Amino acid sequence: MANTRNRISLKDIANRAGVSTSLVSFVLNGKQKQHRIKDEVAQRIKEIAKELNYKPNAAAKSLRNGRSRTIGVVVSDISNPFFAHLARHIEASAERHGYSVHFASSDESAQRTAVLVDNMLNKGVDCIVLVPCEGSDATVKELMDKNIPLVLLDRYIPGINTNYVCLNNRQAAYDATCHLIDEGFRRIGMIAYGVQLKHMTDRIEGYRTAMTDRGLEAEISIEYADHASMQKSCETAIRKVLERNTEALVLATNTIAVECLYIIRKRGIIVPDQLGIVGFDGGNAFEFFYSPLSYIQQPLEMMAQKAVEILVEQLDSSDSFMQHVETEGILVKRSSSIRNSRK
Amino acid sequence: MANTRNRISLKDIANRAGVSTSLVSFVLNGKQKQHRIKDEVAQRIKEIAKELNYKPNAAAKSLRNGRSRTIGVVVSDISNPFFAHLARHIEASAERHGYSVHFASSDESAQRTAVLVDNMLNKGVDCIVLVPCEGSDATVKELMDKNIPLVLLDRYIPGINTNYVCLNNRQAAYDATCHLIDEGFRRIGMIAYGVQLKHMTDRIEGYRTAMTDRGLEAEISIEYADHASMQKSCETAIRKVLERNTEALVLATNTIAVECLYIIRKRGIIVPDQLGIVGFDGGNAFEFFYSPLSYIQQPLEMMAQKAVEILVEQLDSSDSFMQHVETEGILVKRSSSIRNSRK
DNA sequence: CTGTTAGCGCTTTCAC
DNA sequence: GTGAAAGCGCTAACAG
Repeated sequence: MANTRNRISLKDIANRAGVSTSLVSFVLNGKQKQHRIKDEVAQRIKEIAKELNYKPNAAAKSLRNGRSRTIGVVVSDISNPFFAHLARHIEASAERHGYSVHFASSDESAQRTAVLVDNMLNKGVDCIVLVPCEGSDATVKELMDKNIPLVLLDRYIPGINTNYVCLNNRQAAYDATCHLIDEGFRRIGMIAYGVQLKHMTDRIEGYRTAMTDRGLEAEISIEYADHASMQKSCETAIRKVLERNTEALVLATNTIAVECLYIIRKRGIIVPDQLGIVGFDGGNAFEFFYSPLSYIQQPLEMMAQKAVEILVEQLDSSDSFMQHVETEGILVKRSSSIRNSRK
Repeated sequence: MANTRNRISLKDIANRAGVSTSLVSFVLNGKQKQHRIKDEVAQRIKEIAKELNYKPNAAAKSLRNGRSRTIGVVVSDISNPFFAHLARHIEASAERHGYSVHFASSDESAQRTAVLVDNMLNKGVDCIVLVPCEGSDATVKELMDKNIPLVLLDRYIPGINTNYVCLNNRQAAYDATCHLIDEGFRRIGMIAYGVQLKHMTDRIEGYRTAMTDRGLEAEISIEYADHASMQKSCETAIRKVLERNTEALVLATNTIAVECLYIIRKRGIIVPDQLGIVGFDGGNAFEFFYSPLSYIQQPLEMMAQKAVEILVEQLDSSDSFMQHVETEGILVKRSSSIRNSRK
């Protein structure tokens, strides 16, 4: 049914107050000082506005101002706990700045990303938080060409100079790997996504560097999971890992970890004695796995805050320089990486 | 920095085509037939629009039409997997209908709910999907008074005749309880939220009815968790449960279940031999608990679809009658409810 | 100090 | 078949 809203408009207030709409607009936008409007009049306008429960029409404001105070957020999958939590923090942070948020999930598809971003722009978002996927370089460039404030989250694109907020993934993976080495593991492998996304290549590099630094270069071995066929690719990866007598694994994302945990449990592999593990991001699944997982924890709240702040700053001031934020992960030690014999 | 968009407008197309904006508007909205516009002209307009990559300005449309093709969704907490998954399905379903979605999290606060709904209306959403919390009756009524299409999700409010989509919670809890009884448990308790929300009271009632039907009325015992202090309230609940020598538990939500699983594990309680369990909603935590949890699975995708469909229908046709959808849960049997001795 | 007015981009009535 | 024009609610330049 049609939306018959009898909303109060500026005009209604102006009529009631016996002034023009401009005065009302000025007062309600806090510009009474710079327009030297009589306190008495301003007061009356405010009272009437409150009394009538005036709520500005966002569409009209948006049309007129070319700004909607809305942030578009495109993540891989809002139902993935990692992104769900990020989303929650983005929502909170945006709210604090007077912005509201549009979410959408790209499913790691560049084409979908392009469509979603386009939709959001047409809906009039002022800026975009984007978790870029493989192949979405063009979309990012387009956004930059159009001068839409943008911050990449979780990953960035090396060749393109945008704002971004992400984990210091090299360090995180380095720490995770060193931790395993410190715990006495030697044949340490990694299961990662076979994609050219920066967060992934950095995690791989961090792992490699750690192994090399510790003289375990010969033991480096990386298997790749495939987003489109998680179960199959992880099963293959784990099989190879076992054939190689790998002693421990760095699992490069929470999705990979969860998938692998199922397989590890099914196969009756004993963690950590037979296979040490460090994962990323945490979550209930990690906690309840029979040998609770050690993992790299990302400061999600801070990352969300930073992303929103960058955008808001950029929207408010015109002298926008690119900001690159790298947050540090925290290694949370549970039992999956600590051999019982060493306890 | 200011958003310098050089977007193509109807006028640009009209100029290029040498026609008026009205014709362009008609053609681009598929009304060329009813306005008997020359095919040739229509064709040219369409081509130019495509060539110029015309994208209508949503704010202008919204202002003019009073409709934004946007759905507002207020859930308890988008970072809760249950709502995150619902959100994902709502997003997908809305997209299929040409709508986009605004999410927000109420934290089960009636006041926040009121504010969020208000914000959304001011942002111009056409309709609302609401997971109502305790005390948000007034907000719901207001929405109805304003004639905003509304569907309550997950829970409904008994005294108020709105659209709603939720699980047949009585049946679900009934099934869960009967399953435990069938497995030989007798002293079966429940841990629920101490709130007057329909999904909760129904689950409690389903449990009660099952116990009564099976002649176990004397064994009925319900403990209450408190949303604001989950750990403490669940610890108290579990303590009481143990004191009472309860043999099995129906845990009324996934949040309650996760919290209780931590406590159960910490206390070294043996599931299912010492304590049988059935939960709600599933999730990775349930799967990885040392004795994987049996649970009632909700058809989230269908629920999301239904909610969106109801709204879209209601938005399109003016003859709107209330729709009440109750979906059936599925009892997924794992090991937490099946005594080893009976295996 | 305050009011008038134009116009953001779009739809739609009415006139030709 | 097509175009002119009003107006959705708001802002801001300009005039007084």
